[in-house]
Amino acid sequence: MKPYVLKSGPDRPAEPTFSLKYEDELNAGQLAAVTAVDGPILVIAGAGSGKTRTLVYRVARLIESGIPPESILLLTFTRKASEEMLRRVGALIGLRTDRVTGGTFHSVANMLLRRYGRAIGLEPGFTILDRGDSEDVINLLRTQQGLNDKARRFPRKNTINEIFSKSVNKLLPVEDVVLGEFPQFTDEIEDLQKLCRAFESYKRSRLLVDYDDLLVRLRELLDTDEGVRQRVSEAYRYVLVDEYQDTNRLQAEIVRRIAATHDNVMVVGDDSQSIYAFRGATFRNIMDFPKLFPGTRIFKLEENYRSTQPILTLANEVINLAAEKYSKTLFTRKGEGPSPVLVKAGDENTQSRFVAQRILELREEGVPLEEIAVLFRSSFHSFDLEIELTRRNIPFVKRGGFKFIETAHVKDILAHLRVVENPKDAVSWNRLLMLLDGVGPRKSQTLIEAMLAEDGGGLAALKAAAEKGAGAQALRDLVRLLEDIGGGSSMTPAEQMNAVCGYYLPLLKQQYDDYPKRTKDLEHLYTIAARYGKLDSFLADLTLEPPDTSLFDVEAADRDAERLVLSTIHSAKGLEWHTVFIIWALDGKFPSLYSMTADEDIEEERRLFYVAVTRAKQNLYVSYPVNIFDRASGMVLSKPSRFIEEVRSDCLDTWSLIDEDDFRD
DNA sequence: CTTACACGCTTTTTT
DNA sequence: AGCGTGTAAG
Repeated sequence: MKPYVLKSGPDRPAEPTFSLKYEDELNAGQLAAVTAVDGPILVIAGAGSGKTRTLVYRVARLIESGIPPESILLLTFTRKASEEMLRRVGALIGLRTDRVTGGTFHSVANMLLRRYGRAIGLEPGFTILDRGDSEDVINLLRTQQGLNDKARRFPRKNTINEIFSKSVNKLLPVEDVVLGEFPQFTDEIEDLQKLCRAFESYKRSRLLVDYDDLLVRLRELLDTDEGVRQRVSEAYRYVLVDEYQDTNRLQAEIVRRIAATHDNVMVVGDDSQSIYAFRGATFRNIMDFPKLFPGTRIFKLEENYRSTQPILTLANEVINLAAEKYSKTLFTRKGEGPSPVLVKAGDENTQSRFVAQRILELREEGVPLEEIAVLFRSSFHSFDLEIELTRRNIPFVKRGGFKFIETAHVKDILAHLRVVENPKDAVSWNRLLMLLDGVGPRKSQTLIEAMLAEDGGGLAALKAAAEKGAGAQALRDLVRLLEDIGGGSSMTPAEQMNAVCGYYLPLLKQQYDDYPKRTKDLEHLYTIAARYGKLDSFLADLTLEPPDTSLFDVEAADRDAERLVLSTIHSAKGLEWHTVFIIWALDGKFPSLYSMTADEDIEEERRLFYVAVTRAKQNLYVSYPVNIFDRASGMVLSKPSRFIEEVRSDCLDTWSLIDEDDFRD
């Protein structure tokens, strides 16, 4: 008998069978967005309208349709968000989802650049700079160029960094950013441009990449190397982008290029929740999406499933007063509930006592602590409350604000590990050399230049300096450490870190009175290091996705599973709670005085307030302390936030706090 | 010429 | 608490 092979015919995939009843689980708008497979899609999703649900079901649907998980790319605002979504997809369809690529723009850029970066001359060993590192470089170059004459008012390093960053993210020349947003430095434009060029070449020659460079260089890669662009685009045939209102023009261009071969992109966002303009994001990305992707289908999600009518009424009032008219109106079928409450407190501590007391009452009423959140404009607004909560033994976690990764002692340790990974990393060299007795900026610079000239990561220059002169003994210790952990050593990241600690802890004790607390932080860092097999991924992950919990919070979490959430509004994005407190709703704090000069800044503050209000499901308390003296302006602040004052007064109940103590005699 | 240290000033939000 | 600045000491 002769075998005769039947070839497979034209693509005719087996009819997919869906285990999920999408029609029952989703409303009409959601279902349309989930089941539309190919082509560009824009979903305009109001607060609480099931945006995440839509993304989760769409990923599930794609996989159930037979699309390989590894060809799906899910871009989110934090990695936590993408992990959570993929976990939910897995739970829905009972399949593993770890082949889906999920993460932030920055982490995806990092991955692609390490894989393909050589095509644009970027070696895979590059180091990622965080904001502090970039500022260090700028400071160094500013000094080198003699730009810190006292006579002139040259911008500070963080301002310079901000100008450069805005220029990158908004795709504008430095000149335009200065003229538009920093007109007080118009006279310095030329020097800023010079500095900017120096900054770029400094980073390139030392294999340093900052947050912005990750995006810039990814776009550069996709632009210049057609082969790579084809491969990347073919690899990710289905792209989903969350929080599109908080992407910037550069990110939009990257999406455009990744989708170059197929246009299968779904972006989800809410123009009234755009709160990252300060870092170059623009809600106009949403409006412009259909121009970038002709043939876009638009779906709107306007039914809110989160909040009661009184909360939603307040939210709509707040956003209706915005200067820009937004594209949708939210409604809910949820019934009535308690009216939002405006609480006028005498001073800051009265406000804290109110919040703490009300939280204890709510817990008595059966609301679990983790269903309660206190939100604020700026991270330091919660300091007094934190003390009050600790006093009353109410466990809490704080999100947003300073990262423990940004503290000096953690950065010191990481500097040692980073030079092992990238010997050209001059920022880290400078940091660790400056720790030594007898080494200051001058000597550090000389040494680094000598080492870079050596070419090949040798320690010869360092060894020579360790022979004699100031700091010789300290340098000898350093050389020994680097020889132990560096080069061909087969140590794990945890072992390497352990060795660095052995060397560094004496220095730490010498420098800080509070060294016990700092030592604990390092133990925490060690437990993180222990999860990694390779040093480069440990270092990259730390800068791209810094843990936002300090050791204090970790302990609190262990002690008590149930804990209150304190969060900046920015870090509360996408989350919801049964009861929400918004504190410091005081004109001058929120909106902050800082933003009160430009209309567009006020508008962003308004959207921020809108985000805060729409986090609440059942109860909302907005409080402000009167009679606060603001040292920065020399003003006494006493008016509630304008976002509250402008709203119909029947949207809120007003409570006035009475102190029991005032009635005692 | 460098480094070390003390003092006053200012503090949004984040990948 | 951290940065920039001024001053004293190595």
